[in-house]
Amino acid sequence: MTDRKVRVRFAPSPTGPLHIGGVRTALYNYLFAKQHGGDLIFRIEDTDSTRFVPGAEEYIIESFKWLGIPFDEGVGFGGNYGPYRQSERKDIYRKYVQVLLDGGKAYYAFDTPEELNKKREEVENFQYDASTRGMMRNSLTMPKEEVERRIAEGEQYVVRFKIEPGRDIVVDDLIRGEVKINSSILDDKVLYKSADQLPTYHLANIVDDHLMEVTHVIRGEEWLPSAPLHVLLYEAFGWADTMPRFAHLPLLLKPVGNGKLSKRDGDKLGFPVFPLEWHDPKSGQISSGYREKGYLPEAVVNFLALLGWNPGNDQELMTLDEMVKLFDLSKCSKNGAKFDYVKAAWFNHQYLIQRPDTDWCPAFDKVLKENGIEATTEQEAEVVRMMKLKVIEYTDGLGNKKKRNISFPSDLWPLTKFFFVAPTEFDKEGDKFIRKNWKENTADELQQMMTVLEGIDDWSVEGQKAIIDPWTEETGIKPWNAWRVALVGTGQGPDMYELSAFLGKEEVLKRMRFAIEADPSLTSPRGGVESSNNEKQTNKVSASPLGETGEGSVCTR
RNA sequence: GGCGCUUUCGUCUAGCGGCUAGGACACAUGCCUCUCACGCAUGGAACACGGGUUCGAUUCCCGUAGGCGCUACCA
Repeated sequence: MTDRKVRVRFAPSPTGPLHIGGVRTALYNYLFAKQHGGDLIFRIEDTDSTRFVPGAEEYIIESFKWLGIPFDEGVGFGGNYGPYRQSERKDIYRKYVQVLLDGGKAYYAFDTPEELNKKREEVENFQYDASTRGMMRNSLTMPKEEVERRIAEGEQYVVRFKIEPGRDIVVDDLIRGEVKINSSILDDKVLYKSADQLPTYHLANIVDDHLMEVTHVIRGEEWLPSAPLHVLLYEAFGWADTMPRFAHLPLLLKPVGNGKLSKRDGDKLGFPVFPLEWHDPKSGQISSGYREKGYLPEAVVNFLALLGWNPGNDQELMTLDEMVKLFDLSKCSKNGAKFDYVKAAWFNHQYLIQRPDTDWCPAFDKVLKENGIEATTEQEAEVVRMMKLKVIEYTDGLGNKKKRNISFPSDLWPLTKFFFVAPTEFDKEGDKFIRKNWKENTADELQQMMTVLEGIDDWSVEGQKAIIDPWTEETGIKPWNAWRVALVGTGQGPDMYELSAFLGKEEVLKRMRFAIEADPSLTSPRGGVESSNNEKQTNKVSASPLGETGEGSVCTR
């Protein structure tokens, strides 16, 4: 058993988009397989015909493609153990169901779902098992001829696994150690349904894992309770000696409150629970995806890997290849992990800032477009292009090799919009920087500064400096912070000379004029407290944009 | 209800009988500075509870409590 080639599988059912928890399960399977030079199989478990969702299979495949987790074989990847779609393996399952039937390990049952429901209502904690099967309508209680007659007449039936009570079954779990449960609490699970001629999960799973020579089953903790059943099935088939090793992963829990992570939590708290955006074919509902939200696949993979596993040291940032080397099932934690989407964003930040500037441009284009910055002429396009490069340089810290606090490309806009759009309002009440730096005489000082600026011909950083620096010394006016308010609208942005040189003389003067005219107090309580205007309503002024500098317009120079 | 798994800072976690219980995210403060950010420094913050075992328990065992899962002709 130990000398077999490692083979693991990820086997989702195509009932909808791939949950992020499923992604982690697949990732761990991948890491384990690669570390041991083994194969990762992609199998589709579509044995529940009623829950099939069109497009789900393609979605799952595309998700892993984006995430960069490759499969070695399976649906869409080829391989010698196919078909890999369970709905295409009906004949195989029927054959093995018969083996169990012939060996007396399973039996036919004719009880209808309605009858069973009724029974469950009548008898508290009713369970179809050794204690009750003698009272039900099945091949153990009927004469052989009747069973054959019913089947021949086309009556619907199921095949149930005959579980012998009173036996302790031990599952040796790679993460949890030995888990022992008594067979008496297990019910006679349905293995096969005549209605759609398909097996249930349990039978199909065991048969496939055996036939596909799977050596390790790494799956979510929700399967732990049925693991003993699976052990029993391997025994019933006589496959106990090649039974895979089991590892049951802890679940992903919702960030706040109790319970496991669900789609709802994502919608409510504003983070995706699916790798890709998903358009539900039935309801038409759209669920957000990590890709569309601006996450990098490496970041998602890295973050997910650490949710329930760690390399045993303090290292947090690592590539897939590094993880392959470091991964260890015995270092997986046993308890569920709350999904911390704030930290997910931090991981994205880490990977985002490593990307070269050229990678930023397409993302930036999208952000600009979303915010109405679109060039309509050749000339404008050239201007936008230049601005973009400048802004990217700025986000890089203007040569300081420092990176801005950007977790997603969309964060670029609030951080850099002032490059493209003049401020149209000043939130004095809510902005400490404005309150601190815009005083009663500020407008007057800026007015003075403007007259000096108007006389400058060389608008380069050096050119401005040569005039303004002496002027500040002479007058004692320190204009920078107020100047910043006028040009940016708040306490943000690069060095003022840099910014001013970039915006150009015309635009700078225009923005200053706008702020000065909006002034008396830059519009709020502080200037005239006694003139008890309604503070809450006057603190936020959006004076009409002066002529050309309308909101959203590209500033051309 | 039954069965199983689980329990270290707010969160993810390190720890595998003796530690000032470590790191990361988040938060706070300081430094830097014409602002923000970055960076650096500092700080607050945890062994669920009760019994054992032991010279000694965060660590091992048993309970209790909390959390999670399963309990379908779903996976």
